[in-house]
Amino acid sequence: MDRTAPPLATIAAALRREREKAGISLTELARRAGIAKSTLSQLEAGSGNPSVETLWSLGVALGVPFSRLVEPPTPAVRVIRAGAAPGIRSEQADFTGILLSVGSRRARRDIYLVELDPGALRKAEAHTPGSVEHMIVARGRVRTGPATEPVELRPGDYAAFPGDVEHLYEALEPDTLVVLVMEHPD
Amino acid sequence: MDRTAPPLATIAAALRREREKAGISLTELARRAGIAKSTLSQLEAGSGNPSVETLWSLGVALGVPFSRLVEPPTPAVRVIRAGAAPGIRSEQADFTGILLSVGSRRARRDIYLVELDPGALRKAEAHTPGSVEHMIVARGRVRTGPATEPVELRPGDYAAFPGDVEHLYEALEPDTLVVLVMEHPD
DNA sequence: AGACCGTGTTCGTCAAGTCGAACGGAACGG
DNA sequence: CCGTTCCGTTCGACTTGACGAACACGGTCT
Repeated sequence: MDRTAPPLATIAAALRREREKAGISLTELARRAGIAKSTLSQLEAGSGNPSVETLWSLGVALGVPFSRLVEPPTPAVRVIRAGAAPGIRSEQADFTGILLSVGSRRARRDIYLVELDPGALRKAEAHTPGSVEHMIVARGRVRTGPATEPVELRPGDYAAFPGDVEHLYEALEPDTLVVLVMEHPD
Repeated sequence: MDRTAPPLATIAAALRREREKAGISLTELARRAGIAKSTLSQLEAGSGNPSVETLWSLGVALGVPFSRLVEPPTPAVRVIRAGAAPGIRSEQADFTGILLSVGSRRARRDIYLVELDPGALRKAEAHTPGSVEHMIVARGRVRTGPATEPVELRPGDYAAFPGDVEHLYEALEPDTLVVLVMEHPD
């Protein structure tokens, strides 16, 4: 977050942006938020400095978290862009680990913890088009991937594969544990 | 973030909390923020509804992100133990696993695989405001979480905690392997 | 034309937030 | 004991944000 920037202009921009994104008029938003439309007009014009109560009710009416209205649309501070390829080591913030996959703002990533046992071959139908699955093996061994070309993974191994085609999970050892991140497009 | 709660009392509490945490007096904070100490006194007393400018300058003077003053204190660490499967099992697409965390279209989630060894206590500075870290232990044992209240995790355990405060990773066993999902806000 | 909707703007008025000063307490030292 | 220096609170005066009405503009239907 910006430490110095006066949020006056930011708020004005954010309000207009979020409102148009929601596709409602200034009048309508003012009505929903329970504030005078004149007030809202001045705020969007930048001649503001609203009270917290006022801004809060606007946030509620817009259905956006409060902070989205006061913080600038995060400037990309992340420096790891270039090497988005798997297996790149990140030096960011004295943290060293293997960057397996860089997420996108457009996607939704849900985190699952899955226990598998041998014999239970799981065939999954195609999910939403554009969805991607990421699997990291914690314990045991699994055979997974698209039905056409499965791969075998051991602890610590990582695999990403399209989720919009038929794919499978199969444990090769008892008590196999995997972390599965499901990525859905917007 | 709370969708309904009027942040009046929250702000009062947050101000006092952060100020005492910084170890400065009300008078001193008012001076640094460039506001009248009477104003600050009233705010901490709960009889407030400050303008954004006022609250912002307080945030700057305190050296805390703005959102920390309006949002209820981050619910510390959320831990899901290996055995104790919590509520949500996903039925989606004939896939049954434990849904640890649901992603948002607003956030970006990067996936890391991290190997740790004992002795290497890693202290991470605060990242982008609003960032959240998700950790699942694959092998070994780790102590992690906010620096103020770390938790100990065993294989299969899951923990989510704010990444915008100082936090730590410490392996308690050799050859510890964890999956780390870093979530950045928009 | 006219009479409606809707949009977002600019006014004057009133309430409320902010300010500075004065206040009561507590701790310290001459 | 009294002066000093902090602490945080309460008071009145001033500034300012929020309100509602009136305003100008742009469609659309009669």
